[in-house]
Amino acid sequence: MALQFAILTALTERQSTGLELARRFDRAFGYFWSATHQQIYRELDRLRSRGLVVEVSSAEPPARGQPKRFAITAEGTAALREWIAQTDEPVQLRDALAIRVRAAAAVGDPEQIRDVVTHHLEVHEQTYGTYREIEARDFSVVDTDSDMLRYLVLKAGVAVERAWADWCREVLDTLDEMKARRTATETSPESP
Amino acid sequence: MALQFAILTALTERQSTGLELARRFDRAFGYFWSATHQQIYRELDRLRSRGLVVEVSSAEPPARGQPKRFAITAEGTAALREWIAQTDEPVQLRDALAIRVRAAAAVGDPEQIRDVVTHHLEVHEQTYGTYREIEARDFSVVDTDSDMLRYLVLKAGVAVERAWADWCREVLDTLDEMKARRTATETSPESP
DNA sequence: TGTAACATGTAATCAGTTACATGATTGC
DNA sequence: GCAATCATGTAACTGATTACATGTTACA
Repeated sequence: MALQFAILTALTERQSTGLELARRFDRAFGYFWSATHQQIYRELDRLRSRGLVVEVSSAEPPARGQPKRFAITAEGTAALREWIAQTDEPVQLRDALAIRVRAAAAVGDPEQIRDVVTHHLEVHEQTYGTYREIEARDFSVVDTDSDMLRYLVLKAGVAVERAWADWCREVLDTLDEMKARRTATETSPESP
Repeated sequence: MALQFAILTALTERQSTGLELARRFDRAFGYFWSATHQQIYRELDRLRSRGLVVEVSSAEPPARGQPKRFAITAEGTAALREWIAQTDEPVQLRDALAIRVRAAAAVGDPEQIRDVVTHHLEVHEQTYGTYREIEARDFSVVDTDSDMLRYLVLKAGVAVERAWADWCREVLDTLDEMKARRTATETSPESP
């Protein structure tokens, strides 16, 4: 649903080929939407058939293997403006790591989740660091409205990554605590 | 991919009918996974055909309109244990609200997002409040390992809702600031 | 007897993922 | 000529959503 408008937004900022869009979705756009090149090509084709984007390549016939450059049309901008003002419901959180933690609670085997939580912590810290670098490089000066809004989007990514990293750390600390308690009970089993 | 294990976890905690599961996914399980009853019935059917759950209803023939109660089997518990220990990659953030903000930046029409951001703020504050109530009611005493882990899962929900609510507020504050600046420029257009 | 609430299920559709296919350009 | 890279595209599959269908139970 939202991918088409993510593409229209990206094309508003700069006209691009499909692969360039895919790369932009792997970088800057990645902190709020991700998409593979297959999805993007399919979506670009749909958007073109609806007249919301046009191919702006030179007069040569479009061929496979040759880059096709797309730009947003007036109709595309109108559709994007209309969509922006619509209200929707926040998507429900859906996170497999939380299921693993709850499942570990249910089957009583906490240590099994240590590796996956550690891995998630690393990834979130890494992504957090990347966003911080982008912040320092691109948003040390923020004066226009547009800059402020784009900075806010980055800040959402920063906050989410920070929250998950902190949570992973809390899980690992809790696992340590539980392990220490088990060891204590084993060495001195004369508990009440 | 993870829904089947969410169901196995729910059935480990308590055997349930399909509709009971759907209701549990709307409440407690909802803070890390959501699923409709259609999804759950289909998944239960698959799990049963793989021998990971069994129907525990009385000897009567299973009929439409009659509740079917399911329980996890030993094979189901083994499959769940195996899955818990697997590592995976964190899912990419995918949030339409962030696209709306970035799109508003691109087309230069910030006020258009005020309503949708206000609505998201309300929903996130509401959900945050609900989680806090669950916290006070069910986790005022946390002593077993299982309790600690289940509490951690709730805390993830609390942290995410808090982060999004704070972010929505920051967006609204920024919109106010931008609006005030525009008004100032209009009344005194002799800017540098 | 009708209607609301409970309960299970089917079908169609859509978005996203994965694997693979095809062609153009560049540099060795 | 061939390997690497850039670039566009097709096909199959899976998970999630939406709309609809069907039957049971309680009760006014």
